[in-house]
Amino acid sequence: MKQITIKDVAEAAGVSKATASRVLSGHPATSPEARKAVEAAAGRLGFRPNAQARSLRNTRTQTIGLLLPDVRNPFFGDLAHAVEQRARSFGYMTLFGNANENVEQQDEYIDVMLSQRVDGVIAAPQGDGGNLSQLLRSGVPVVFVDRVLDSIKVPSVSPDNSTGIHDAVKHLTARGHRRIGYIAGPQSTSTGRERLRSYKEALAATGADTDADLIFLGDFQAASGAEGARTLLDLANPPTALLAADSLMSIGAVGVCNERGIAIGTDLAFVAHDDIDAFTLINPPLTVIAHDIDAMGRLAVDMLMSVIGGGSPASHTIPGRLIVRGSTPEFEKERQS
Amino acid sequence: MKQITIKDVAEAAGVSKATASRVLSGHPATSPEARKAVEAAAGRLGFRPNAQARSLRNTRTQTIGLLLPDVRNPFFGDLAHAVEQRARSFGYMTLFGNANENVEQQDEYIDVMLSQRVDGVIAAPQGDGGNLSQLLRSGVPVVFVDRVLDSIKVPSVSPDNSTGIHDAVKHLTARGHRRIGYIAGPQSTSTGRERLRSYKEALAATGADTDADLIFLGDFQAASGAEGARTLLDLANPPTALLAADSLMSIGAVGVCNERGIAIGTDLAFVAHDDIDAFTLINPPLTVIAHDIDAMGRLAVDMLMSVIGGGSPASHTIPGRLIVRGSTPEFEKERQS
DNA sequence: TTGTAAGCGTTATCAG
DNA sequence: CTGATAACGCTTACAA
Repeated sequence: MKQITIKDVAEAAGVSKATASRVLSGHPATSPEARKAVEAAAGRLGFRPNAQARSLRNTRTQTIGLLLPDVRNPFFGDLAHAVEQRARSFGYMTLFGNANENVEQQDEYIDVMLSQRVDGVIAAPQGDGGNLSQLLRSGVPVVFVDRVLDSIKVPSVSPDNSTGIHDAVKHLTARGHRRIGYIAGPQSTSTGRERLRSYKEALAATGADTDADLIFLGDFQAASGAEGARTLLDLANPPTALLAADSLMSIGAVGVCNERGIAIGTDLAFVAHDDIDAFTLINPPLTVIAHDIDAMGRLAVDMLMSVIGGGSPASHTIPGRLIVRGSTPEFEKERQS
Repeated sequence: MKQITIKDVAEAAGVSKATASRVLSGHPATSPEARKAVEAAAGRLGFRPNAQARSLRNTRTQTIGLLLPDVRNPFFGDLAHAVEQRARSFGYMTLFGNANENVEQQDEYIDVMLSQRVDGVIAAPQGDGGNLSQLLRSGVPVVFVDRVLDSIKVPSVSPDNSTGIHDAVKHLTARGHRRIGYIAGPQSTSTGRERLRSYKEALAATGADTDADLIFLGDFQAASGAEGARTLLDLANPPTALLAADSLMSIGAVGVCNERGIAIGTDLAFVAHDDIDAFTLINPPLTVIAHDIDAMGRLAVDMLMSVIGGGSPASHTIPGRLIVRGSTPEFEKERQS
């Protein structure tokens, strides 16, 4: 299984390595005959340039790293898709790293990406230490997506974590809800923190109840959403509406409601995050706070390309909007308390 | 932003490149002092070996390619996760390629992977031409996953596309259904073909109706599931039960039922494919035909490692099983026809 | 145990 | 327009 090198192509075409290289990389200074001979030989032999050798010579690998916390989260699945498609359009290959909501795996992947000499990294960072700081110090272009680190100024594209939640709370209070439970994301992430802050602000602004025990701190995984729902519904004075900070926790929470025979929409209002298809299938379909994930991914790539090109793009925020569906119905039944 | 090379480390440590290299790659013939000096220098300078240069010298890149049709399909999302985690445990990085259900993109990614000199490829193939045949001829170890090409013998791990469907049809006929509509996958994939064949066999075996128009040919995407549901429900003599060949088409189909106010479970029995969380949230939760995706991913990696090691592992089939939930209830209401 | 030197496959430079 | 040659960063005989 010997590799076919440019030398083989050159010999087969009866020219030098240099000429072969020029033809294959589209250099203008080549004669038509050389071009024909080389192209024919390359095709016949099935030549593939060795990307390793090439990027050892150049300093570009035409590869970007994408560091995500969890590929199975539909939000990040969609984001991965968007980033990958956009990167492809710039001729870049995407090296995915799945940190698995785990700082050590993130560190390992940063290590590998740095070793692979990726031309840039798009990351939804966890924590702010370990290899992350090395990555930032390394000089490799970096763009943060979804999450931000306050301590570090790096161009980022993040969701607007305020408007959607304010709208949701307003929407719920307008429907008579005063006890709105919140299943929060981890406070180690900017997204988790900002959404919780917005929730608190919104409660204050609307005059809804602000008991601390209406808040459950989850970790963006389904299991914690389930635990949150159980905890909140078991309160002596339980919430009449629930708001969850991401899609997986929403799934967990809705599952618990089903288990307990609590009818969403009639017994309990529910607002989820992220507009994933499955949420429209639930009966009633879920009201959600949605962000344009595709736009986030595209923008992150565009910004990274700009950084790679020497620019320093401004950070962006992707607006969130409330999509009202059946889980937060117009008319309220009697509420106790 | 100059790269720190092994030469810098060697100089800082006061040894030769060779010694530095030996220390850094754990070669036994090194003195304790050398080891200490080199490690200290490497740490201090933040040295990262250049993977390109390394794999140009060696012939291993410690990288495998994973070629999938669609990352946003939860089935492939889970599969990607499983493969990536398993590969990681072998010290391999996974290069994802998302063909986007599109042969040209698949070809491009095969090209890139070949150029990147991946040590092996795990693929859910589309079609059987283009660069796929070049990939197979190239001698790079390949394992197919989920889908198989009859024309080519390559080790593969695929779902059992028979048992689950037979069980599902038996289950439905036992509940009185005689008109079972089927939303099939594309006949260009082995999975699509085998599942359709099993459906037909199962109908014959149970004596259910076998009208050709109970079958709709979809493409594994949500939109075609919706179209399939519309088409089948609009039949003069519509089915009383629906079976869909993957999760995305199931989502599309259930969406149509909701739109039309057709109550799943009571008006129409429904069996989906793939045991995704969201299906348990739908009311009633969906009966599904499930495969152990994690096992598929792990096994594919294990097999690929075997091929890379010179072995020729046998192909495997992952059993499918029927998980009965509320969408195929015990008691039937009156059926027309 | 250590150092020197060759070579992996490409591309860029510099003469011709 | 073409060819010889050096260089990218690393590993590994081969010598010492």
